[in-house]
Amino acid sequence: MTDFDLDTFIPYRLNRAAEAVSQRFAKLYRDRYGLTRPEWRTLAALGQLGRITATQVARHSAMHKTKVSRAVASLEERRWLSRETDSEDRRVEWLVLTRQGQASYADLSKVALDFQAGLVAKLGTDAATLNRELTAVEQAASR
Amino acid sequence: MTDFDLDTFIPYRLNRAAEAVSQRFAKLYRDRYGLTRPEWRTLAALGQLGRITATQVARHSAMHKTKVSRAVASLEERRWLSRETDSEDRRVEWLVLTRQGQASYADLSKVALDFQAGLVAKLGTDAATLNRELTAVEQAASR
DNA sequence: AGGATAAAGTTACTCATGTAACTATCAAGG
DNA sequence: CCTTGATAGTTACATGAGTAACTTTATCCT
Repeated sequence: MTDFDLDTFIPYRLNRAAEAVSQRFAKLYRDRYGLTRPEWRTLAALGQLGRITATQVARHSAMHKTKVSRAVASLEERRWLSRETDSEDRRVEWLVLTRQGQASYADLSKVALDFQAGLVAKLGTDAATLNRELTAVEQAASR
Repeated sequence: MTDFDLDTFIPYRLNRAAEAVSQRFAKLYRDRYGLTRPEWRTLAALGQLGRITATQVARHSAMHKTKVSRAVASLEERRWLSRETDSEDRRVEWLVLTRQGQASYADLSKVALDFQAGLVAKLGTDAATLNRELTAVEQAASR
């Protein structure tokens, strides 16, 4: 046949690795706060970038806008974030973490740091190389 | 706060890269045959490993067993695969590609090879390094 | 000014997915 | 035997997700 090899096929390998790692980490924020993946990602984007819009969250995290919309609604219900309509463009809503949201983010970002440290330790190689490659992959995939 | 940085956080980066690449490639087999992702992965595992069970497909691809079960049912309906109950252990069903399934796999594996080649070309670096790192990540995540 | 176009965000509809329960079968131990 | 526990695989139920349509607001062009 062909010499196609699934074990070195990049989409396949990336997915497997991403799934394995994400599930491991997801367990931490799920057990701790009952967060879903889109909720954690939205929280992280907000904690990281502060005062951004839902559209920006979607762009930055590569999540679908409906996913973001629902995650934002759910975080608002928890009172972890609040919205402020932009005064100049009233289509736009700025999202900001509440004190409670900030506290949860601070806690989870520590958990994330520990997780990353543990992963890198087991990895042997450092994370910088991997991140460079992933950036290259993303750029290659988007043109 | 903390020095947590989302842009170098491995789960986040892996997911973004995996999504970007998978969506690109998914378009190819979707447009060509209307396959879903679990269906393609199951086909690929079978074409690659030949005569395996659903459980083995799940293990190899890291897909949930219900996903595999449904993908197998759907590929069977297309007559791309058939089942043979094991004669010694009648819980086990061996899966084999039909002639038609083999033909589709042969076609798609060419598409996959082209895709991979295009990706690697744009990537600059070669794929072997990336694959080594992904293997390391998977192992690190699973213990 | 006014009509067309576009962007931000939400929601209805439909399909995909995971959890848990289920069937069927097997292996081991008393 | 036959009961207990485990495995392969499927399915019912509830939740999650994407597509497309919609609302609201802004911009562009004439």
